Amino acid sequence: MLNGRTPSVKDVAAAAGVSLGTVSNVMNRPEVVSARTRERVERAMTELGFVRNESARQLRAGTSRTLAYVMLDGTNPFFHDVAQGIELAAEDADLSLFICNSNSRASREEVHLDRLLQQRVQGILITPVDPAAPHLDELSRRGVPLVVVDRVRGVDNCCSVAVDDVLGGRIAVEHLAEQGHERVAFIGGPDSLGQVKERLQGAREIWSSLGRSPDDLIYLPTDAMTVADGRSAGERLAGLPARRRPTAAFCANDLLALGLLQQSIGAGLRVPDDLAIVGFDDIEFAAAAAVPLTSVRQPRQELGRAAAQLVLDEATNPDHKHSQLQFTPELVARASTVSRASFSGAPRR
Amino acid sequence: MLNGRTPSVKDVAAAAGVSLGTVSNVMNRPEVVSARTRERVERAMTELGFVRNESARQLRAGTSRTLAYVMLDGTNPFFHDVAQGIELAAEDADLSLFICNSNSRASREEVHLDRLLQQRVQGILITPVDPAAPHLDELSRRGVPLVVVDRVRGVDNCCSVAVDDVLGGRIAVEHLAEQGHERVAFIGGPDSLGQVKERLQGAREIWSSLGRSPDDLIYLPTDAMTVADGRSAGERLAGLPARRRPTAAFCANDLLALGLLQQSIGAGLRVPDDLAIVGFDDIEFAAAAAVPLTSVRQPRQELGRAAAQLVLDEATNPDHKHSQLQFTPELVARASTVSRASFSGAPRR
DNA sequence: GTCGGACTTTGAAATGTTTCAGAGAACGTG
DNA sequence: CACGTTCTCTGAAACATTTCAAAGTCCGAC
Repeated sequence: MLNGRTPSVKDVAAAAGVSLGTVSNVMNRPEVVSARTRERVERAMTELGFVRNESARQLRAGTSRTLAYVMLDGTNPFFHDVAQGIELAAEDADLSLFICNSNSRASREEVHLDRLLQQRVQGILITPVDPAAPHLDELSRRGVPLVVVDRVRGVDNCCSVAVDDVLGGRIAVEHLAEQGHERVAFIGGPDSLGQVKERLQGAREIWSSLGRSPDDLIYLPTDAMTVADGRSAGERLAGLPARRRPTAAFCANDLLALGLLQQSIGAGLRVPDDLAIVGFDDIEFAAAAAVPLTSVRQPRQELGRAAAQLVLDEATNPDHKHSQLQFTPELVARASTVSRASFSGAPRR
Repeated sequence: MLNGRTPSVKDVAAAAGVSLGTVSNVMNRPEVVSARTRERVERAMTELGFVRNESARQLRAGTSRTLAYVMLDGTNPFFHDVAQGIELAAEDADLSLFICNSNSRASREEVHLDRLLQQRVQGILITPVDPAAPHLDELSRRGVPLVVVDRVRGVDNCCSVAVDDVLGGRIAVEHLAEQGHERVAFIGGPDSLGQVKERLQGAREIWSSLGRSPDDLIYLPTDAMTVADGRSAGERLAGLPARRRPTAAFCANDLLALGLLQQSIGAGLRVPDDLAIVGFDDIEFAAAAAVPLTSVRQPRQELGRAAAQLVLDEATNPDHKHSQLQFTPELVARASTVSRASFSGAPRR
């Protein structure tokens, strides 16, 4: 009867001697069907190896069971931690998570979004290449629940979850100042990135409020935020005349910091004695570096989890209000800024 | 007419003054429709903001446009590189990639597979928790194209793509022997893992073929393959009596090696002079470590790409033959085994 | 004019679910 | 025994697309 096809509800119904509707009820509202028939239907299902066709389900029911996250950069573990947080929340809500990666290319991002629209996913979480991109407005206009993660949009026509980057910049530089550094580099770029801009702004604010001269906070721009960029920033740092050379660097993310760390040690500098380094994000590998990295910690999983909850609220709650969640970053001091001698106690985690 | 609904083919047809079938043709076989109507239909589509409903398409057409990868451990960048390779191949074939993460838990793996079955994905790539698990056979029996990545199944009822782990173990230990080490540790576990078993086997083979005593190749088992396990292995290493203490360690993956490296440096050892370290996988962070890590390189992206091609072949080619692809690993020597003095030339890549 | 062929377009069937109004059955109550 | 309730189950409609046989239309050739 089946001749090779994968069995459908109809086949199960026939095998169990009941109607289509009953089989559907067994799957969706088991409480309305009597124990005896339910059992019969269930036996038929396993005997036939029935697997519900999700496309048909979705088509009829009009609602999909998946969320999607479009991440910005698959090579940065930070985003995987965020994804992990989203996945946990999705699991709780019994949804699947579709993970895409735009690799910082706007065109890939658009392709992914288009496909997700076609799939009619329940909601989209995204760390966009450009938070101001018009295709994001397009999504809101279409009514797709949308949450921007780790960025903020100028407009407030969608939810967002981020960290207070200005504050992050402040605490990083404040920490360096406390350690007695009088000349500090800020490494990051391109400065079109909101995050870079804000972290730098925070750094400048605290620096001047401590009465230091702006000339002693040196901005070393990078093309991107990868390990390689960190390494090349290190070379530029080493090339500065000794008088101008900073004794500490604040990197806009951990990848940069790790690259800088590697380059510096390779060049024979002692970290933190010759050069202290602070990163941002506190990814797993920050603590695992040979000189464990001081970093500004973002609650990575929490970010993802909160974003997922917002998107679910927008998807299910008819009087959802857009909100812009902001988490507070936290300094995690480790050996890359605090020399062994003066180190008191274990690093905070 | 639309009153809020998202527009369907029917609406487009009405707006363009043509029939349903014609709109479908415009999307699927544009060559059969005249330029004039095609243009009219296309204009109607953009005006209405039409987005094709993938569920309905799939239901009717019977074929999905997505591949899936179930990765083993989201915290290991290795798997993300594999995923990246798969994604590239999928992109070429104009397919989407669904990424799932089992986090080394068999139960999560089963949940994911079940969902993917429901979605009727075109094919599944997986790095399984247990390559012998019966639910994998189940998939083959159902006729879902399946490729096992970075593992091999005992049975050859599906394709697999992996690296010659025995050879990997040989070249790692051969390299250490060449550097003059006479007592070497192998760190990895649990040894129920095929990979651990084979890498250790390779290590032992070459060691004895060099005429060394088995007693001088010390197996330090770990519970898992994380950075933390590497660190604790370092502590155990340091605890050995000086006579028995190895001068070099071969770790079954880079995460272990990184943990060991960190612990060793923290304990005041010089790497490679007091302890040389070789990892496995050659993840991005291996090269970026403060003491760049010598590692056995797997062609990570290639692995993914090849796996994707196999699964596509199985999905589309009626006389597909299962094959077990095996790549050849390659040693990348860096500073963690070759001290600066004796280092000649740039590291091979 | 009419015929044949090439090119376009149409309309209905089919895909595998869910939903829902209503049909039956079973049962206690008056 | 008629009636209302409660509990199960049924069958048809609906979802948005693709497919395909068949119907139209156009055009040049005879």
